[in-house]
Amino acid sequence: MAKAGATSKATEKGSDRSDTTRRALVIAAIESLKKDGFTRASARVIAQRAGVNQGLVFYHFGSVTNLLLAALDAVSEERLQTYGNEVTKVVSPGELVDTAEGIFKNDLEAGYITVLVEMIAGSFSTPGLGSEVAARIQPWREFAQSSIERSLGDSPLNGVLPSKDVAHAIVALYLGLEMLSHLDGDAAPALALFAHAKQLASLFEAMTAPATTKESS
Amino acid sequence: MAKAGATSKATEKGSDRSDTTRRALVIAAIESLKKDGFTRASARVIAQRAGVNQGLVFYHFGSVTNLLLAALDAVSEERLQTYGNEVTKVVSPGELVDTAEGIFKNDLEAGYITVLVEMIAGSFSTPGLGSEVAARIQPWREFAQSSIERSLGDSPLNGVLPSKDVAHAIVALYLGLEMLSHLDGDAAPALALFAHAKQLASLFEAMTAPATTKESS
DNA sequence: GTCTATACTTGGATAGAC
DNA sequence: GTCTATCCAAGTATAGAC
Repeated sequence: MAKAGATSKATEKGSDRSDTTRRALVIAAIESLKKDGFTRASARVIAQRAGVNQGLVFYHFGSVTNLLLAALDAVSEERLQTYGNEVTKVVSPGELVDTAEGIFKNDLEAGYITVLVEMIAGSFSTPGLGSEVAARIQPWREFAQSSIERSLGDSPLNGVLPSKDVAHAIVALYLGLEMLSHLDGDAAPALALFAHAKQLASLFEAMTAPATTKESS
Repeated sequence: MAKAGATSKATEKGSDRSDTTRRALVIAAIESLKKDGFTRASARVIAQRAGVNQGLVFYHFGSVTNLLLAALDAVSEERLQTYGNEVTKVVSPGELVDTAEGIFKNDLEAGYITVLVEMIAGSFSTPGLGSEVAARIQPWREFAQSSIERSLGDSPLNGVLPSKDVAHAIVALYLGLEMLSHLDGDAAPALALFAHAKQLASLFEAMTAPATTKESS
C-alpha cells in the first residue's frame, strides 16, 4: 500500500530520484485540488504541473486516487503541526475563538480546507474513497475536541458539555463555512460569526470567572 | 439560453414529447447526483438512466452543467414547498428544533442535500458554476432566517440576535453535518446534536418566559 | 528501479437523419 | 422540432524501453 520507511539514509541513488518525483507529484496534486478541483485533478493535469510524465502517477502511487490521498495526508500533517503549537497556549474560550479565527483565515488563504472539501466532494463519486477520507478527518475532530476541553480548563462546564458532539459540530460548521465562503467568493459572513462568537466567549467568561473568586458562606 | 415559457397549452404535440424527455432527464440527473456523485453524472450515464439517447442532453439543455442545474432547481423547489408549510406552524425555539430535526432526517433519507452538496462540490471544478449554485442557495438561507425570526416571536432577543449571520451559520452547519454523515455512513453524531439543541431550546424558553411576567421596578 | 510510448475507455458536443 | 450516429478530446492504466 504505502512506500514508507527507509528512504532517508539509503545507499542507492535511485531512491532519491523516486523521492523527488513523488514529492513533486504530491505538491502538484495539492495545487491541482486547490485550483482545479477534484474533477479536474487528473493524472495528466497533475503530471503536467509537476513537469513529469503522466504514467509516473500510476508507477509511484498506483492510482490517481492514492496520489490525492497522499496529498491530503501531506496537507493534514502540515496543518496539524502548525496549529497544534498555537492551540496548546490557549487557556480560555476567548483565546480559543481568537485562535480559531486566525486558523480559519489562514486555512482560507492557504487553501488547506479546500483540499479537504474537494476530497470529501470526490468521495461521493469515487467508491471506497469515503472511508479513507473519513479516517483522515478523525485527527481534526480530536484536535477540535481537545482544544475545547483545554480552553474550558477546570470550569464546571467541562464535565457537562458533550465535547465530542460539539467538536463534531465545530468541524461540520468549519467545513460548511469554508464551502460557502468559496462559493460566494466572500468570507465576510463567516468572519462576522467569529465576531459574535467572541462576544459570547467574553460573556461566558464574565459569568464563570466571578463564581471562583466569590466563594462566600 | 432557457426554453421556459409557453409549453403547457401549446397546440403542437411536439411540445409534449419534448417535455416528457426533459422531465425524464431531470429525474435521471437527480438520481445520478445522489447515487453517482457529480463526477460520474455524465451525459451518457444520465441519459442511460432516463432511457434516452445521450445527445438529447445537449439538445434540450445545451450542456450537462445546465441539466444538473435544472435538477438542482427541481429539488430546491420541491423541498422548499414541502418544508415551507411545516415551518410556518412553528412559534417557539423548541418547536423549531423539532421541525429542523424532522427536516434533517427527511433530507438525509431523500438525498436532497446530497444533490446540493454534490453541486457545491462540482462548483469548485466547473468554471462559472459557483455563482449559479450560490444563487440557488439564497432561498434556503432566507428560509432559515425567517424560520429563526418566527420562532423567536416577540422575544427581546429577536432584535439583538443577528439572524442573518445565524442563518448563514445554520446553513453551513447543515451542509457540513450532511457531508460528514454521508462520509462516515453514520448520522448518529448529527442526531445527537439535535438532542442537545432541544435541551438548549427548553432552557432558553424557561429563561425568557418568566421575564415577561415578572416586570418589577 | 525508473520512466516513456502506447492501448483502450469514457465523455462532451454536433452534423446530419427523420 | 426531435432525435441518432459519429467525431474528437481527455481520462486511466500498462507493456515495454532504458
